[in-house]
Amino acid sequence: MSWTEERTATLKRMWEGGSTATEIAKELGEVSRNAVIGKAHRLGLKSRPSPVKAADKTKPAAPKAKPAPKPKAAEPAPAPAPTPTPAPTPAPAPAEKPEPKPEAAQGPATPQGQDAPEPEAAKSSSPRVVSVGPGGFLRQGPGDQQPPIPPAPPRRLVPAKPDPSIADKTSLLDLSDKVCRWPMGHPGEPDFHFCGEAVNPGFPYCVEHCGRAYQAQLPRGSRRPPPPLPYGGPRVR
DNA sequence: CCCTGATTCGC
DNA sequence: GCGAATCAGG
Repeated sequence: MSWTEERTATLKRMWEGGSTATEIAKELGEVSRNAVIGKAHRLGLKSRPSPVKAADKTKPAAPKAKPAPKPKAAEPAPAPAPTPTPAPTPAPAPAEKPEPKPEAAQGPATPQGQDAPEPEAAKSSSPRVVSVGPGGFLRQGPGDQQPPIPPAPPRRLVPAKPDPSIADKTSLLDLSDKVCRWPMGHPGEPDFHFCGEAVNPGFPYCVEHCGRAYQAQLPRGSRRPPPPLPYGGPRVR
């Protein structure tokens, strides 16, 4: 299996989403954990808390010299150079842009049948829309809320053949601003579809999935690292 | 032992 | 470019 655009995208998404290399490898399938890590490095997206990165501890001089772990079969003469340890270059952290994807999958709009387009349900006179979800989720109206990390930017998914098994499910084409866009299952699988429940007013998801998509900001120290992402983490169904 | 990511190096 | 083998910390 080669690294297609899709697989690379998934890798990148999951890696940045906090999934471990093992999880990513399992998700992609037919690749090893090492392959995922290797690919991730080649893509330039490394870093992330690694167990083998904490090299310094309050100790200014750490005599770490282990750049020759490859004895191989032939081991000629050892390097006579005492290696005077060159200047430690302070690696400047490159500012990363997390790739803003304002791509809102607004359907071609169904002219007739549906009610007139209502861009802003709450204008100036509207009282405050308060949406409450599980997990202490409580937000103000859509106006004073900046969307957190987009949990699942729907990729371009083209159902090659309309699978009868998802005939009654919410497909990509069935998405509107009235139904929950939470993806169910994994892209590429025959039964991949979307939640389709009535949305929590002002949100792209239903109440239940809002609770998953928008985690309440917990006080420092009690934060959960990986918010449950839709298709990205381990399979949940 | 298990897990993790990092790195190397032959292909 | 790819990934198994290896290293190394938790």
